[in-house]
Amino acid sequence: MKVSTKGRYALRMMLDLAQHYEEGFISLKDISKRQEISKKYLEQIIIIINKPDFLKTNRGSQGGYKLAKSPSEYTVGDILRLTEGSLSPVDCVDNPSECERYAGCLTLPVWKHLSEIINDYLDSVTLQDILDTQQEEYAINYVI
Amino acid sequence: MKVSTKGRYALRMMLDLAQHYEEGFISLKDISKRQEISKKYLEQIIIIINKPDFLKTNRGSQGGYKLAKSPSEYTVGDILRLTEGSLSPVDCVDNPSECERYAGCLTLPVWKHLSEIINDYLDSVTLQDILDTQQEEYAINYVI
DNA sequence: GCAAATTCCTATCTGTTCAGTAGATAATAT
DNA sequence: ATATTATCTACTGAACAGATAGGAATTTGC
Repeated sequence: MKVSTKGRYALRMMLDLAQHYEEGFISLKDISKRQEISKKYLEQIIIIINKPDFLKTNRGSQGGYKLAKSPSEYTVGDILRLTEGSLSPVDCVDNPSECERYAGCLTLPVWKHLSEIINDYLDSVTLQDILDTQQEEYAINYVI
Repeated sequence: MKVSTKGRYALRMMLDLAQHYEEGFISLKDISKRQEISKKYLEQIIIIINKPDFLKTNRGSQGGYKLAKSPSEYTVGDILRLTEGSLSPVDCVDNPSECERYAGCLTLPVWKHLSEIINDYLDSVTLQDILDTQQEEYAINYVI
C-alpha cells in the first residue's frame, strides 16, 4: 500500500513547475537541484507525465518544461494515476470479471469503497491547493 | 498502492473463520479448500495474524484455528495493519523526522490526510459488517 | 501406545518490480 | 558552431512477491 518514488517524485516535479509557473521553461537540471533528486531518474519519470495536455516542452538551450494549464487544473489524482497506473487497492476493482470469485466475493465491496475514497480525496486536491496551504495548513495537519 | 496477497488472503481467512465461528476449531485444510488458496501459503500468512488476542489455536487431530473474539470486534484495519505493516501511503507519515525535507515538505499534509482517510475507513468496517452486507450491499455498491 | 491429523518451523526458488546509473542522439537558442 | 537541453535505449543490483517443499512437534481418537 505504498506510493512509489515515481509517483512521489512526479508530484514534487509538478509542484516545482507550479511554483515557477511564471518563469517560462524550467530545466530538469534546476528541478533536480531544488528537489535533490537525480536528474537522470527525473528524466525517466517525466516521460510518463509528459502528455500534450499536461506539459509543454522545449529542447535545446534555455529549454525545459512548463505546465500546459494553470496549477488549479491538475489534481493529485491525475498525476498519480499516470505514474502509478491505477490507485485502486486491488486489481479486481478495475476488472472484476477477471476474477472467477467476484460474483460472491465478500471483500470486493470493501475494496471498491476504499478505492472510491482514495480517488475522491486525491481528485479533490489540486496543485494550487497545495501551494496555498504552505506552512499554515501544514501546521494544522501536523497537530492532528 | 496495492494490497498484497498476504493482506487479501488474511482477510479472507478471517472472514472464513467468522463464517464458521460456531463450529469450533477450523483447519487450514478446510479454509484452503473453500477459499481455493494453497494451504502451504496460508500457513505462512496465518502465522502473522496468530496473536493470542486474535486467534485461538489447537494442534493435532481435530485441531485448527478459531477467532478469539466475536466477528464484530475485528476491523479490516486491524487485520491489514498486521499483514501489511502500515497502511500509510508513504513511510514519512509514520516517521517524519527520518526525512530531512519534512520540515517544509509541501506534500506531507496530503499524504497525512490520505493516510487518515484510509485508516479511518478500514477501522470502521468489522468482519461482522462484511458478513451482514452479503449479497444485498454488494449489489448496491456494484451499481455505484 | 500407535496412527492419523494438524500446526509449526526453516529453507529455497522464480519472476518481477524498485530505484537508479550510463551513454549516446536529436533539437534549439545564442 | 557551440553549449545546452530534452529524448531514447540499455543495463544493473537489490529487494520483494508469491509461492513450494520437507520435516518436526503436538494432539486426538482408537
